Amino acid sequence: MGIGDDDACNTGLVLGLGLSSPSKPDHNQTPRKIPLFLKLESTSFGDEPSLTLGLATHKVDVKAAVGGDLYRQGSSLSAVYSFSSGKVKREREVSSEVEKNNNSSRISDEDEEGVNGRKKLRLSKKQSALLEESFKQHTTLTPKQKQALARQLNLKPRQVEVWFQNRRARTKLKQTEVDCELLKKCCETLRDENRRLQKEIQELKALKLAQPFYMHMQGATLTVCPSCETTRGVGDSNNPYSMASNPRHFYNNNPFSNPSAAC
DNA sequence: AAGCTAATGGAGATTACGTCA
DNA sequence: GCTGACGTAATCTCCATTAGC
Repeated sequence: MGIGDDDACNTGLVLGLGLSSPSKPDHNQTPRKIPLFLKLESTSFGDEPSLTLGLATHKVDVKAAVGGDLYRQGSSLSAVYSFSSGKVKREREVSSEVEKNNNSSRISDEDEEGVNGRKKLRLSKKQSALLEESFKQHTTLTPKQKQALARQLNLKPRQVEVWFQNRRARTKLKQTEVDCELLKKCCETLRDENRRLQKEIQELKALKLAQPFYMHMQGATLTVCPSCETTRGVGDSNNPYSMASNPRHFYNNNPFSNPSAAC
């Protein structure tokens, strides 16, 4: 979130900088690309909290007279919330990392990036390989693992974290595509099965038309499978029209030809 | 121009901590 | 002093999206 965003504006808190962006005076960048950060540091009990305003590598310490009951005031609360969002956190993380790893060439690149806008990092093959290897072992990282990996790769922990996030997203996307393909195949199989069954129905209907009297009698001798209660035509040995008289006609594929054993 | 992917911002969940009754 | 409820801030992950290469 940039200082000029609506959230900040709505708080009634006006923050004026007595300097224009030193390296990009006239660039129409979105506010979030200007690496400002505002940090409210808690201090020892009784002291005034320290409000630190940072611009790229430059820090301006402002002793803010923040009342102790700030958090209980409704209107101020929104201001507190707006400044406690992730951006502030990330900038703090970055700044602490800068302090910790100021020997890193990438960090100085990052500072430059902050001034000149978003510059996309390209991971080296070695870095990618190591990240992949690590991802194979565990798809999520503990903070310690993240720190260690970041040190090993000469990256910021946030960059490692982001890489893992994106990697997980790619994995998920791939899995979704695989699932989609599986469902397509499954759908195709069911469609084939449906076609086959429809065809079978047509054949049975044709057979019924060919032998109307026979089928009429069959309807009169319908019975129910005792196990699954499926209705089937069952031959009656006492019935002169029973299908049992010529079982090949209907029972070739009929699981209920022997009802007791069918289910 | 399109695809890949690093980076960003928002939302939700969880945790830690302080305050109050 | 202890405890539970509550509010707030910090942190994390996921997700959708943006944007650089």
